[in-house]
Amino acid sequence: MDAWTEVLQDTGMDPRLDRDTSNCSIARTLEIVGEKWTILILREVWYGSSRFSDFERVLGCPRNLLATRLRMLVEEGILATETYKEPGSRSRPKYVITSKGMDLVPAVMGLLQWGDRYRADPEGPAVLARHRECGARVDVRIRCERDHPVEANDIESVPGPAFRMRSPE
Amino acid sequence: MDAWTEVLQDTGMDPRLDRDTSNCSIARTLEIVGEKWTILILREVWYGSSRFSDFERVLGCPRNLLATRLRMLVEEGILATETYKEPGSRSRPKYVITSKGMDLVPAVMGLLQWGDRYRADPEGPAVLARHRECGARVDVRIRCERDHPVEANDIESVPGPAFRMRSPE
DNA sequence: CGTTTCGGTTTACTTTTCGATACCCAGCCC
DNA sequence: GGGCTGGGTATCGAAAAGTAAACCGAAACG
Repeated sequence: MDAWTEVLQDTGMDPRLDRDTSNCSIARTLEIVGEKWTILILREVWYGSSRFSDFERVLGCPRNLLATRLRMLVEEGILATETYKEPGSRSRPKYVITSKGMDLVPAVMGLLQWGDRYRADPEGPAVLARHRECGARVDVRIRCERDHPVEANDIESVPGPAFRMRSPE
Repeated sequence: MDAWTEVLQDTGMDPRLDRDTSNCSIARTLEIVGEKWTILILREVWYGSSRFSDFERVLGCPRNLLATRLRMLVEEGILATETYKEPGSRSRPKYVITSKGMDLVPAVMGLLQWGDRYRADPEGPAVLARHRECGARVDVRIRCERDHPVEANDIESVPGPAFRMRSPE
């Protein structure tokens, strides 16, 4: 009997299939970054873009969607607006990443790494991520709190403190 | 002058903004896992679901989309079909994850980790990921090839071998 | 004072994706 | 052969995304 089946064996419900899935950190993160263009906007921020016209030019995405996504990213605290002023121009807003936004890097690195491995251009990647101090390429890895390296196969999922069953209707 | 600006300084083009973005591993990965339900289907596979009816029941997603997503995940080699047979029923297909699918774990762990940090239920996570051998919780971290721990701030992006400028029209 | 530039908003239209439901088919049971 | 079950299709309306263009306000420029 695994950690799931010992939770609720008296009812006829299956803890895996009848659990309440509304409290899921993956789904909640996807509510924010799961829309089209959002992650690509963040990619461009990491690559150095900051202005509305930068994003429009490099992404080629519709202006109305770009405005909507930027507004949402600012509302969520992933980007913040500052003002910049070029000599001879008036001051305008620019978008900079916050620490909350930087914390999305591991997730997006994971997507990058998978794409590099399975869907790469024969020539290789168009952009490389390097450790600034030593110049070596970076990747994401899974570790446990005791710092053992962990393979994906060595992970088990168990019910957590907020585990709930779905209310039956 | 950084690694970008030294690439093409003679033309009037900006290597960050006028580069060819079609060869991007992030965008390519999102073409597969960026659609609605796809990542949630994989989540359920990791949590132990394998049948069509399992996914439908726990996700509550439309059947036609579920069928489309499963077919695509199998085509892409992220899931594979096997057959199972319960006594008294005919044999039916079930979906199991491949090693290519397991390699998406770091990316999805990154989403999970961010959600746990910034959008958590006050009680905590509904599901915990643990290292099977030692029982400690797992997380994703960025390392460089020389195994230094790397903060997101310590990453720099530089043009890679397949870097190209967008062809001007 | 008129023009240009940037960072948007608004409108209008087409296309794609989503969501809900009904329907279909194969095999097992009786 | 009639009903039940599991794994899908087919269909259709609604919502979201894509496309294109016009419009706007402020500030700098001439």
